[in-house]
Amino acid sequence: MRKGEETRTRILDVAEAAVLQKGFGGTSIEELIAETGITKSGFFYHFRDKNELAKALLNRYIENDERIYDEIFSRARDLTDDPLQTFLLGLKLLSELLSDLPNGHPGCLVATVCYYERLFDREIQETNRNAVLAWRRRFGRMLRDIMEVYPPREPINVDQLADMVSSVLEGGIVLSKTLKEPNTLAEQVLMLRTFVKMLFLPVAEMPRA
Amino acid sequence: MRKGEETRTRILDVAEAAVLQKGFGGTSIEELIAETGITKSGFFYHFRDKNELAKALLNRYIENDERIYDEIFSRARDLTDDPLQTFLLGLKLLSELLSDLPNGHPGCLVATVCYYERLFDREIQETNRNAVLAWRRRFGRMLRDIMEVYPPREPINVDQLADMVSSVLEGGIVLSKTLKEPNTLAEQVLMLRTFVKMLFLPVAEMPRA
DNA sequence: TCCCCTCCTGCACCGGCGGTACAGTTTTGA
DNA sequence: TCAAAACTGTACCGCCGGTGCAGGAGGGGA
Repeated sequence: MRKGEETRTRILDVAEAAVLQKGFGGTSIEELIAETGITKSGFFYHFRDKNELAKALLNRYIENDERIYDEIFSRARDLTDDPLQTFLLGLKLLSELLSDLPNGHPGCLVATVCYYERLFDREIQETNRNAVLAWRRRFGRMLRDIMEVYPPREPINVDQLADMVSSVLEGGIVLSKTLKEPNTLAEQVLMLRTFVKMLFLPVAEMPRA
Repeated sequence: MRKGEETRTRILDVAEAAVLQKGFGGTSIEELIAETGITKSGFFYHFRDKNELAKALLNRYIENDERIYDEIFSRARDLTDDPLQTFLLGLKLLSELLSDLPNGHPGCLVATVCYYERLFDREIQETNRNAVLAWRRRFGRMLRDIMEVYPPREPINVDQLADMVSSVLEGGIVLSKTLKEPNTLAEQVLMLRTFVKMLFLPVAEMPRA
């Protein structure tokens, strides 16, 4: 039936916004049901407890996150065949997407879960871990493609460089939110882009990608 | 009087560890008093409410954080006069300090507060903001010293590069904690070091700092 | 048309927690 | 020794997460 899914989605929408602002512990089920206009019984019909809500929330967030990266880098691939240019263009597109967010990035659920770990079960922690590993694989794959064509100027570990993309994103979100400077995150992504460009592009030529 | 301060410190120690694992919302006052062996009345004698505990916790954390950076970079300055070498050495020392942490980095309170913002008052949010701005000023100062001697290979904004240090640290902590790979954070710092080195060091010479 | 299944509502209740209030007690340093 | 500091003990409040269960609306298939 349709109606159930719709309500479930509405709860998840409200919950996601609340959790990103106040953390899981700071978000009460009572406030969620108040905002969605559902009763407590209705809530517990959809989610057995808070842990299951968190699970659903995290899974949905990660799926959406992956979809966004897929879109961005496939758009980049449509525009160039060169793996380095694809990556640089992808970072550019990402930074544009981030700076277009009206109120800045709302926060990353992976980080929220990370700073709340002890109260969740192993399954949710594993989900979170796998999400970060998926980022590592995604960016690592692209970086390996680049390295087949462009020898890096300095010896680097691919996984560590791939992780740096995640680091700068996660850290940039924290900085942006804390400083209340929405643009900081986008700037950090461009800074990372400069790094990647410098690492792989020959000294002589410096075309804009 | 001494005794009061001692108890206060013990509460803060227990609270800091708990908050970094479970967030503010996930940490109950009852568990804190159980672990410190104090009564509820005793707790509220030291802190008016949870918000004041958070305030004290954050201020202490930030002070300690600043002290650590002061020590690291003053040690680096003792070993070399060159501003670039000082910075690179400082990052190296920092990464060593981080990889020596027995159970990995426990987490950053600034990030915790960032992901819990809405439940705190303006004062605590301002404190958090100022902490990040202090990082920006600290690293920015060092980078400006570098740029007076070494022209950067690519045009960069100093504040944004300074922020990148904070980004990589905050992001590295999230990755390290989520992946349960304590070493990831230290590796990320070294990765950043590679970036800074590449940005400022002339192409020809590549001495190890 | 009837009935079943999904999708809820309403209500009563529990225990934990943040917080208040306040009286009394021990500890400590001048 | 004495006052202030640093607590303890007790009783209480309201919110919240969570349980249990009975019942009802509404739509889709037989």
